[in-house]
Amino acid sequence: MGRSPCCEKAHTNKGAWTRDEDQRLIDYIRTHGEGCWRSLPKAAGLLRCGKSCRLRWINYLRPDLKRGNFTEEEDQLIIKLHSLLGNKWSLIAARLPGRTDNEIKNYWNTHIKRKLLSRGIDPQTHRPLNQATDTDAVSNAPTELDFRNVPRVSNTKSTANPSLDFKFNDSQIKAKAESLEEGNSSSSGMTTDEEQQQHKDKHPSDGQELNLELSIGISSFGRNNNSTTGVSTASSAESKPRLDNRKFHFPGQASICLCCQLGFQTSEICSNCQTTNGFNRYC
DNA sequence: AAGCGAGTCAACCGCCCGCTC
DNA sequence: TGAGCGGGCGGTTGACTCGCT
Repeated sequence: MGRSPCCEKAHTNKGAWTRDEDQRLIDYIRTHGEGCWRSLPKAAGLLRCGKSCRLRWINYLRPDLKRGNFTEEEDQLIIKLHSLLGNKWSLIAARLPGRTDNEIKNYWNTHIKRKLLSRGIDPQTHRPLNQATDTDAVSNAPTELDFRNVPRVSNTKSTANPSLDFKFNDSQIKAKAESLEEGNSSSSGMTTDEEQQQHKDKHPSDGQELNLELSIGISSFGRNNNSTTGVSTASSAESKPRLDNRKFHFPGQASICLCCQLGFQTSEICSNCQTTNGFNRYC
């Protein structure tokens, strides 16, 4: 059918972003919110491709980003999630507030891969290297969700855990949507930390257990305004679990800090709200 | 001080999917 | 029903930094 290019490449800048471009993008999104990325560059006076603007915003300028080194806890979480999800960086990022898929992907490729290899673990299969050729290894990995229930058109380029191509089944999505509707933060209405602590209390020997109740969007952040339950996102997840909790500010909607919305803040003053770029936080 | 290789990460590319008309 | 569009994702690239020789 042929597609028009996402932008007029002849008149767009490439490469590193300048401070002026950053500021223009920030100013525009601050005023208008995220929206039509294709038209954004022109409206914001940027000679950039819409996709490039989106990437720059998501990966670098977003105010809720957590900069700095990954903690050991984050390391472990990434490893666990990767063992279950494979190279689904966006899904993994959805469980690490303030981290982007790109950041996690880079971190995986530069740090964790080597770390696992040095421990004699195959980073793709998460099995000892001498067993890494066992193709059944991954499909036997424990999961809380039965990803195999509903087949999904797999991304053929995704090589990590092909057997883990997955999709949430309807009941899982509905359950998540309902929980979001009730608590609108975490499934139980308490913070994730509290949930994890409670889980630890209940299952003290359950350190390996991973709560894979992946966040399926945030109701007030979702693309579809006519839902307050997150079902809009979940409904799209009926075919693919796009966990788009990165959308956090839309015109005409209440602006809410993502981490606070998720209950990830650890104190009264949310650390994510302490911006380093002078950007106005949402809570 | 200079050269070189390895490591890091921002940015780009191409493909895919959902939605709309 | 299917073409087209917009947005998102994973893989890859290349510029930059750092440490070693």
